[in-house]
Amino acid sequence: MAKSKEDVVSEFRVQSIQEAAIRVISRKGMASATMQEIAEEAGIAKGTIYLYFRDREELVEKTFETTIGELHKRLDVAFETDGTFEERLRAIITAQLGFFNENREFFRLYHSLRMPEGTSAQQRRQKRTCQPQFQARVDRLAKILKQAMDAGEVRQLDPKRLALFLIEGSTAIVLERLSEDAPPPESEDVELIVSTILGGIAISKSKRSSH
Amino acid sequence: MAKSKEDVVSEFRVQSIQEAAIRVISRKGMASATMQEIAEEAGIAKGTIYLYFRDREELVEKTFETTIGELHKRLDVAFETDGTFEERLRAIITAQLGFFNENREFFRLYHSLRMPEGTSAQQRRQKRTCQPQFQARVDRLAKILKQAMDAGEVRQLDPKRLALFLIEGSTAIVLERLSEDAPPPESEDVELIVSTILGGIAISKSKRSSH
DNA sequence: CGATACACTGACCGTTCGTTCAGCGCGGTG
DNA sequence: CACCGCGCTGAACGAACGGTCAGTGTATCG
Repeated sequence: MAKSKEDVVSEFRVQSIQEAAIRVISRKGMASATMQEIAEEAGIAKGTIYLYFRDREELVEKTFETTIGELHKRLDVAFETDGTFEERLRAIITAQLGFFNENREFFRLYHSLRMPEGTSAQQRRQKRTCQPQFQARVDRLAKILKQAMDAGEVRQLDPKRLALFLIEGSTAIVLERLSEDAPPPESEDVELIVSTILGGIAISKSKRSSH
Repeated sequence: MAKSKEDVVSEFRVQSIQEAAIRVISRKGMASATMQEIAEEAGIAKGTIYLYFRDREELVEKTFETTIGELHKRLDVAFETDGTFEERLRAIITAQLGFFNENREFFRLYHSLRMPEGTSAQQRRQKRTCQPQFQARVDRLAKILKQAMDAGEVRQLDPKRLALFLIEGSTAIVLERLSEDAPPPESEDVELIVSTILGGIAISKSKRSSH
């Protein structure tokens, strides 16, 4: 059965509410984004939101999952590119920078959900739904790193720590890019990250000396 | 003039309120930490807090500045150690890991203030007081990196981006350590970070091949 | 065209939280 | 001992917010 007219309208509403939520959270921050303002941003009444989402928590949660799903789709492609470890790493970093560049307003929501808030019951709920998304990202990168270690392409180090270091380090650069009026081309920052993580920043003594 | 008795009592109150604030924020998160609970944690009445802090914002702000001051004191020492760039870098990373290890509960507050919240007026106020603290840390590290670049010890890269990458990457590892029951010794993680940033993770082809 | 269904509205409710302030108890003073 | 000053208290207040629901407007159908 094709989508009925109601479904189309409903999907449109859900989508525009989620987009409004992302914009408001981006402006005011997670804690100060009110249902009233999200409704105004979406051009509807507050009550209408509750026809599509049970409560505020569900709105935030679903919005997060919908958008982070986009990131994961891109990463899927990057993870499955054949080629050297370096090429795959470059593809992964490029996917991340590209995603946040096109979804700059989502960044605030993403950042807020890193550490759960509220009563311990709420914290547990948030952990169940949002943390797995972060974990999945870290674990997949860690797996790639582990493979490269076993293949002798990369030094033996704790893969999880390395993945965290890389992801959060990149995130910091994304954040810097977002705050700049005229950031350098994306590829330049990708190169900085990839070359730093692969080769380090030190100039080896043999190269440094005139010899 | 020596400290009067009143001053001593007053300082004690201020300090214990700030410590209570850090503990409650650590448990509940910034947005859900109430004045009531902070007062209970400090063993005083809610109204008493207002004898020492104008309002909630000032409490948070002063608490942040007092504690981050501790970190900066340690970094001062690390920045001024003589020796090679590698030694100074190691001292800086060690100082950061050590600080957050001894102030684990402060981490939540630190993280929350990275991105300002609330109305644009509140955001401007937070930016004026908290962001300079982050900026200062980034800029100082960037300066060290620049020096090393000019000295030919380090490749020419954007120092600010490198500093951000390094600081946030380390922060991710701090966060991981805080969530672990039995984290590895601090020195191990310091080594991971320093060796990765200096030499990278790749095993160079000449070393890898049997040749 | 009148009846029915239903998405939508926004005033309203209960709750929570920051902030205030009248009053309390206690240590010091004459 | 009576009085006073003052640090402290916590009930009370108002603002703000999430969530509700009786009512309204409109599209659809007989």
